[in-house]
This record gives sequence, structure tokens and C-alpha cells, in this order.
Amino acid sequence: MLTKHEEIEKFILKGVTKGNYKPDEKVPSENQLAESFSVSRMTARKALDTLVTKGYLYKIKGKGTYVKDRENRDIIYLDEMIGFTKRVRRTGKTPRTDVKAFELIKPSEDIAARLGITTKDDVYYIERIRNIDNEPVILEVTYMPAYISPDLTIDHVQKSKYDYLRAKGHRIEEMVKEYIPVIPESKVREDLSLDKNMTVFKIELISILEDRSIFEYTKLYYNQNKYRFLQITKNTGKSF
Amino acid sequence: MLTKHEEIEKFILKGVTKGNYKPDEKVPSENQLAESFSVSRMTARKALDTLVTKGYLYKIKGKGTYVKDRENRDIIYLDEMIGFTKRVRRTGKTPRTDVKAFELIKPSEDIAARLGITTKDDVYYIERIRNIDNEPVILEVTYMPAYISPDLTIDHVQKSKYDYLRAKGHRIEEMVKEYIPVIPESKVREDLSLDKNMTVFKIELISILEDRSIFEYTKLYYNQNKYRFLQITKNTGKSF
DNA sequence: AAAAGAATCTTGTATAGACAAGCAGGCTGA
DNA sequence: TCAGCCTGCTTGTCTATACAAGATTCTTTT
Repeated sequence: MLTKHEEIEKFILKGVTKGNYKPDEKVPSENQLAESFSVSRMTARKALDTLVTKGYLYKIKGKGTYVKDRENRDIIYLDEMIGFTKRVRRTGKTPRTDVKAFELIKPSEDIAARLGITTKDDVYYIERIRNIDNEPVILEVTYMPAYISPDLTIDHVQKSKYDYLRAKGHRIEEMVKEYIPVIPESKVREDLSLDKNMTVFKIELISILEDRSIFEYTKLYYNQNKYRFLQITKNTGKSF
Repeated sequence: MLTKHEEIEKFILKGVTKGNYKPDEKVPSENQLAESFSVSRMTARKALDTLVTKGYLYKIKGKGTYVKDRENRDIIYLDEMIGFTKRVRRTGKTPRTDVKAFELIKPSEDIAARLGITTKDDVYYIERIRNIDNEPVILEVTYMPAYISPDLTIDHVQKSKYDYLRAKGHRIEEMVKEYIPVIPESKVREDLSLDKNMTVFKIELISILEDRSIFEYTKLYYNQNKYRFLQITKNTGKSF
């Protein structure tokens, strides 16, 4: 036995998947749904909110509720080591990087532990927003021990961290990544102009140099509506 | 300026991260929060519901709202090709597989397209629930073209699909996986006894044999509270 | 004709109340 | 003693209403 808001959710979802409601077109308003299903507006609203959280709809205050377009997502291959700029150019689109923060700070205990330093050491705090065709798609928050990159400037960060690293004669030996689905806090939501309670693909990574020192601790938030994450594994013989 | 339910959410979240509320302990009830913050119960409830969706709390009807324990999660390495049973045994815990469905069906158009067959071909439909120490942690939904595995039985499925495949002289050449954060439909939620609107890590994969035929299309739903997903990339020289 | 304002649609937040249903503890009667 | 009931707590669902604030369109005023 479905509840009333589940009934409405099912109805709208069917309309979306069957194509009755097309991408970026309106679905019925909360009041219209309330009337046609003979429920209160709050109940109809709950159904729409759930579908927003699940990623099928988005809302614009004062205008209405619309179907989300998830067809044209770019693909990221997990094993491919390629920079943002190059990957975007490959698709014929235009990348842009906005540096939102570039500061020298003292790390919290948590951050210091991840970087293998103390809370008294200096750390670069960097926030970057990656855009494709002027739309924000990735938020990147990076912590870098200052002793490894003493003369780092905002210009380096505007371009490529890894180019800078190479120029300094360093080389990343290993990266440890963790993949985490999250519903982001409001700051991330605003930076990526996401809908409330929309799930995001978060990647936390640590880059390790050849001398085992840690070059960076970075958190990446990917707008799920813009990306798909694929991995292709070829059988090398030792497993399956 | 935060809304009232955001204020309460922040308060509870701080209590969880600071350790004032410990794992599997109760947080204040909806009525208690409503009174101490001078708001209606629905507003307090909204704050708790959001934290359930974000994975910090879980609710038990008739009892209360509790802090979720996410400390003891097992780690899955994305590049490691190892079966469920072996991986669980390695941690000293006890694995169990429940076959919930084993049927011969005609595939939908979508499934047929993914398997590279027609809707008239037979397909095995298999549902398995993977348990660790009697707790369900993974739901697996598999479609397998019957022509590749003509004499497949429920016994094979109870054990290992890949053992069966090997015994038939086949070999998986390539796997294509997609990683998708989702809020699952109610069926998945019930099978994994998840909280409502809790995000889940979904993996969709296709296994390809040496002759390029498709052995399976599988959807895996991982309980996020039981697993962390890591990837370690070593620098082979051609990138970074 | 252009600018200002009003009306009306939309979603966002919040209230106060009602009833259902699950759980636990205590009380009562056999 | 113990089984069963009752009461009071909890969360789950739903209603009807109110006001705020953004967006659009139509009307009025200048």
C-alpha cells in the first residue's frame, strides 16, 4: 500500500521516464497536483521534493518545477589521468577555472593529520570552481603543505598545480582516492548552483610524491547532472 | 540567515560530530526539539529527516532517532578483482548469499539492448542479497543471456557465477562499470533495510567475454554505511 | 509610449492540529 | 507468576492555513 505522496511521486516519475514531461519542461504545479489528487498542497509538495532529491526534477522559486536534463553528461574514466582543461577541450567545449580562494593558513588537526604535518606548519588553502561553457561543474578544495611549494602563486593555481609541480622537479608517485556519494552542505550547493538535497559525487584524494611526502589533500565535488563515472577493467590474467 | 530547520539541523549535526551524541544513542525526540527551539514539530522533524537523508541519523518508528555508526566500514578497492566471499573472509567476518530470485524471463527492450540480444531471447534474472554477519550489505540484480549459460542452476548462483563461467571454459575479457550515487527505490531499501531517502552507492556493470559477447548486466547496490570505496593509482610514467 | 503598480501565478517556510501505528513499561486480573 | 491490557512515549502521514518572496502579466498612471 503506497502512501499518497508516494502515489503522486510514482505518477510524476512515470511521466518523466515515459517522456510525457520532457527535459526542461514544467511538471504540474503543487496546487494543480493537490487538486487533481485531492490532497493538501504539502503532500503534493513532498512528492516533488523527493523527486528533486532523487535528481529527476529541479525547482525555480516563483516559476515552477521542471524536468532535469541528464542526457548530455560527459564521461569520466576513473583510470584516466588527464587534467580538467584537456578533457573538456576534447569534447569541443570551453573550460574555465575560477580561483575562489588562495590563502596561507594553519591547518586544523584533521587536515594536518591527513597531510602528515603539524598544526603549526603553513598550508595553502585553495578553492577552485571548474566551469564548462560558463556553467560550474566541479568544486575543488585543496590543502597543500607550504614547505613543498614555497613560491606557489595564484597564477600557478589559475593554470595547473601539476605543471607547477613538474617544473619544480617533483613527480607524483601515487594517488589515493576515496569515492563518496554525499548530499553537500549549502556552500558547495551554492558554488555549483545545485538543487537542495541533490546528491553529489565527492572524491577525496591524497597525492604522494616519490619521497613519500604528501603533496596535497583535495576534495572534489562533481555535479552529477554533468558527469558519468566509468571504469573499464581489462583482464590481465590473474583474476576473475 | 539560516531557516529554523537549518538551525536545528546544524545543532544536531554539531552534537554528532563533536561526540555529544554517540553512535547508536538517541538524539532528542521531535517533540523535545520542537519545544526547546520553540518551533512546531514538523519543523523539527524536517531537520531530522534531512540528517537521515545525509546519512548521520536513523529512525525507528515508535522508539526514536539514533546516531548512525559509520566507523567500522569495510574497504573496497576499485581495482581489486576479488569475489565477495573471499573479501569478507579476509576481514574475519562471515559471508552469506541469499538467492532471492532465479527465473528465466524475456528481457525488456532496455535490458536486451544492454546485453546485445533481442527481446525474444531468454535471459536469467537473478537477485542475490549478500550478507556479512547476517546483515544485508549488498543487493545484486543480474541479467544473463541464457544462450551463454544454458545449464545454469540455482546451485551455481548460490555459489559463484564466475566459478561456473570458468568451468564452462569461458573467460571474462573486459568489464565496464559505472558508478552512480542514487537514492534507491523502496524495493532496494527494504532488501538492504535502509532508512528512507538514504543515498546508496550503485554500480552498473557489463562483463564481456573473449569473443565480445556479453555475459551479464548487473546492478549492485552497496549499503554506504558498511563500505568505503578506495582507489590507489600508481604513477606508471605516462601521465601526471 | 513608457514607467509604475497591481494582480496572480509560482515555490519556500512555518504553524497547529489530527490520527495511525510501533514500542516499552507498568498495572491488573486470573 | 504471568499473560494481557492500558497508557504514554515515539515516529509516520496528512490536513488546512498563513505569510513571504520570486516571476509574470496585465492594468493603470504619468
